[in-house]
Amino acid sequence: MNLLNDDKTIDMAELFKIFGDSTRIKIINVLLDSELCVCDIANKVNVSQSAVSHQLRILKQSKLVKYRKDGNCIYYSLADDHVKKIFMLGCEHINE
Amino acid sequence: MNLLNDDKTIDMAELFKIFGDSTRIKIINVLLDSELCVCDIANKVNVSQSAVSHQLRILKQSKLVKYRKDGNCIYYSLADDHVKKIFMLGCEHINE
DNA sequence: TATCTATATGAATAATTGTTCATATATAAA
DNA sequence: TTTATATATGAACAATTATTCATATAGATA
Repeated sequence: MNLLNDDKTIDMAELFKIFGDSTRIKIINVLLDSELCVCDIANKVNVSQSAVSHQLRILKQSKLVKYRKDGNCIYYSLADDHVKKIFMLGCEHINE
Repeated sequence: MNLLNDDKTIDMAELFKIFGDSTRIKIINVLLDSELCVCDIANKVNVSQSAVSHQLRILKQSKLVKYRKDGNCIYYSLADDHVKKIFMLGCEHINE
């Protein structure tokens, strides 16, 4: 069983790297239930607007979150069920 | 749903951080089937013995791999099924 | 005991990355 | 059109981290 060529190895590492930051984990956590706008996220995770925005960009670029505009606000949500699954599996692991 | 207090947030990030490196991903990949000794791992993943050893220490410390001694050699293997599951889920995700 | 092989590890270096601060952009409201 | 609010972004800095090189340790064999 050899599941990974060189490209996929890097893709895998990049994917998990995204999950490997406290701020991003917090953001994903608060997005588990419902979409939220940037300032709501910033308030909930207790991080500056700028820092949240930077991290959302990273999450967006790696397609872990999606967003929609509504007037002045931009609402972010998890991109798909896979993101939740990976999060949940990690959650299970640390609670063992 | 708020699954994470501050400690668990950090634990989650730390867990995924371990998966977030190409060398460690390669090591986990070659350990999917069977245990291997350090120099076999080094050969298979094409990284120096020293680098592999450093990474194995990190994997060991975070309890993602276990090991047993046999004479001169030390055989490493994945710690439990969770490690494989997380790896597989990541694999699924990047192959979407 | 002396030597060889397998593994571990400390220090140094280079590279990556997260936050802050200042500011830009864009939409809404007055 | 002017002002206020929400979001994005570039530069700078500090911190973290992966590799290399040299070397240490420990078990096996001669």
